[in-house]
Amino acid sequence: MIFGLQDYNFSVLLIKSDFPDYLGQWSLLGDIVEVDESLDAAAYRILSDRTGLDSLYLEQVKSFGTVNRHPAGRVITIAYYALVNIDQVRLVKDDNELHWHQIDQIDRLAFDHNEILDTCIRRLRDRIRSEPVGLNLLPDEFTLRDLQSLYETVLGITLDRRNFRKKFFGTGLLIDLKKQENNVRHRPAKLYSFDFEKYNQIKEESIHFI
Amino acid sequence: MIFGLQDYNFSVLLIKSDFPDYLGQWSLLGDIVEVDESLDAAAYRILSDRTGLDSLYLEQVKSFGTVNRHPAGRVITIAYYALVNIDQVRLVKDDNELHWHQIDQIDRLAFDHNEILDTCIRRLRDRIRSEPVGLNLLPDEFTLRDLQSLYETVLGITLDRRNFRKKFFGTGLLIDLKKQENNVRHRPAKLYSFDFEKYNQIKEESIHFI
DNA sequence: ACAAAAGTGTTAGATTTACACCCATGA
DNA sequence: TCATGGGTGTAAATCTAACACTTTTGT
Repeated sequence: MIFGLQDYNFSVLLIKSDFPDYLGQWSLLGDIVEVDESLDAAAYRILSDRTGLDSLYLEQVKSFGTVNRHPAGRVITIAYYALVNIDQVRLVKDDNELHWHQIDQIDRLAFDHNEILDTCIRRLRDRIRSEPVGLNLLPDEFTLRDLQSLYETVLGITLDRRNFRKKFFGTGLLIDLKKQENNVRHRPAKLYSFDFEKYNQIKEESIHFI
Repeated sequence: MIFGLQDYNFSVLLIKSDFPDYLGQWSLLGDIVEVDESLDAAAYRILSDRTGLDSLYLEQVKSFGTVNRHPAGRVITIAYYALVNIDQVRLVKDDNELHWHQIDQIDRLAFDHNEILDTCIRRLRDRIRSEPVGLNLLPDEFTLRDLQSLYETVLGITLDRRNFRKKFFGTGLLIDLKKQENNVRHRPAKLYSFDFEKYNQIKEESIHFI
């Protein structure tokens, strides 16, 4: 599962199934794990094949293994999600077979992929509150508006702007880049980056980001 | 992974490995998933074979699939943990091949089982704070001392008694059974049960138990 | 000058933490 | 009567939530 933010909307990359029983339905990306390849390596390979990116945030979520979930026979799927900065993605098959879809507009997917998607979303929502994984969805330099919007769209909630800023600055993990965005037709926002180095030193302290 | 409380200590059931490379070392319980059996069904089967119990709390945690983790060849392990009330367990092989071990006294396990164990413990510690899964480790009727001790031993922390009671009563999910323990050489504690029915109605509200 | 989003503090309420004494039972 | 753990309340500190006006830019 490849998640990204497309125009401030929480989205996932889907591909049209070429499997006869589900022809033309949207499905998640996947492939078979090779015998001489670890699960993580397979996940990175599949991701890289599809997006051209190779250093990404990946988390294994769950294995799905009911007996008749795939019409071709017994298939066990080990689900991972990746968080990507959508601007850096070059879709390898960028005809209409491979598309970003907004999470809240997804209807029926092929196979048991709705269940897998829901499970991954729940995991991400959990994770994003206590670890700074959401930053993988943004460029390295971002505004506080970007950051707040990320949490709002992924969690499907709205946040108070002043409280959000206070809380996030309170972590001491934002680096003021002394730069501003430009070409916006309103007061330009300051740009920040996230201090991953400092975070790695203090991450045992159970931080809450929102 | 089968977790239980043995004399108020957080423990896990281990078996002596009969695999040549790890002969005599302790390892986690496992078995092969049959082709016509779901992952969950396999987990329940293995558990029931070992403990004689069949209605238990089980959670899938993670799949482990590095290439050379098992000397016999490519093996992918899908880890689950179960929480059992140790008093109800009848060990099927209760010679010295199958034993409860206190978590904090476990040394080196066979295969990559230390890593699997650590991952499961982390998951359980996370889960237990926001869902009432810990109650599966206790008998149906318990004292507040039992309950506090459960959280303390699983999380490896100490808690203030008055605050713990206040917090837990605050959930409104404890049923006063109007009974007391007996044959203790101090003031007997009241017995409670957990209101799972009520919990299921309100579980969306994101409760924190400690 | 106007429209749009950026930036900024204070206060009330809720939650969390720290802490000490009397009570009921069995030995 | 003694030892052991059960049961109980309050106050300070911290955290969370609610809320409105001025600033800076492009058009």
